[in-house]
Amino acid sequence: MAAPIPVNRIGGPLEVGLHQDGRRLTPQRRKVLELFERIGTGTHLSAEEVHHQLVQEKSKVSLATIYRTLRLLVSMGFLHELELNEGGHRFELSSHDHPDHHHLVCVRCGRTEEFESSQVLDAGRIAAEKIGFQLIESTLNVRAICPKCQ
Amino acid sequence: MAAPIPVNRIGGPLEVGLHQDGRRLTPQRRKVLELFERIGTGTHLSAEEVHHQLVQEKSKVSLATIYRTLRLLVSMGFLHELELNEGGHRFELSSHDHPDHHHLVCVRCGRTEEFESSQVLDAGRIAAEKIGFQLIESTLNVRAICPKCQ
DNA sequence: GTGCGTGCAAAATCTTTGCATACGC
DNA sequence: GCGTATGCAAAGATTTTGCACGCAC
Repeated sequence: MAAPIPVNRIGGPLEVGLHQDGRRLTPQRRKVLELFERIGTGTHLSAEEVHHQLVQEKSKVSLATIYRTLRLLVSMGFLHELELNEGGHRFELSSHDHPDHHHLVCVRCGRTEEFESSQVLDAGRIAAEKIGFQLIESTLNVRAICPKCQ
Repeated sequence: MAAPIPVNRIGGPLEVGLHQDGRRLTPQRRKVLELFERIGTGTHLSAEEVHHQLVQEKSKVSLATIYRTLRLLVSMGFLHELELNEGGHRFELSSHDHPDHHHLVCVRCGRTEEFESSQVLDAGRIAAEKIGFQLIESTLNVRAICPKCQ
């Protein structure tokens, strides 16, 4: 597997988007963005974890702002909101290289792996078209047991 | 589409399961089961809704018991826990006729449609096998916009 | 009779919001 | 300077839990 490819670098579309429609790029928002870009696609953080992480780095952000920022970034399409089996919502950086990736979750230990599948994509698209829905995105959650936990 | 097929009827495996391991079949649990069987697979209720429904039918159940019962039935595999975009968790009856069905959700109005796809099932199974995971189930969530909301 | 299940209320989580202040633009 | 974003604390929403009592078996 190749090294993770950084996407949506600060200075890129993310920053541009945060300057549209009267929005402002504040230090807090920048810190949240930087965190997600640093850890890359494929890591799933809760609001609480994002906050904890930033506080640990001496960044001054309130939890309320984290919630507001996460919601904003999701609505702008820069983050994905996941609902796996980890209790509560989690967020990850959107990636244009991996638009619709899916999750394998071990129901015992919570270990999470990602994969892609054009078959899944097609199946979702076909199902949507069949009843006149306009597809936005599709995510497959596979509940399973990992080798260690078997 | 054929008329909905009742599954897991009271008196069937559900009742049997509730008598295993020292578990008891109480009126409250029976009421929750009956409700889910009456509405059939494909309706998604929140804990609050289950409670409200039962209270309306003059059944005496507390919300705490609903939560405990839902969690029990999920752990026994008789209910599925869903996390769509409706805010909060929802539950539906498991069906052996439709083991892995998927959801199309309109992100505007919340309208939800179900569908099945052997392609999706296969894709999940293959992805799991590839890294040594033992598949339990897979569910595809498709976010889309329904005809009315377009 | 034993011990699991329930109801109740309190607590624990998780998330949102009102308001005064701070600051990006 | 204008108006958005933030921090704080309080409120809301959702889910869990401790404890005494009730009831399924």
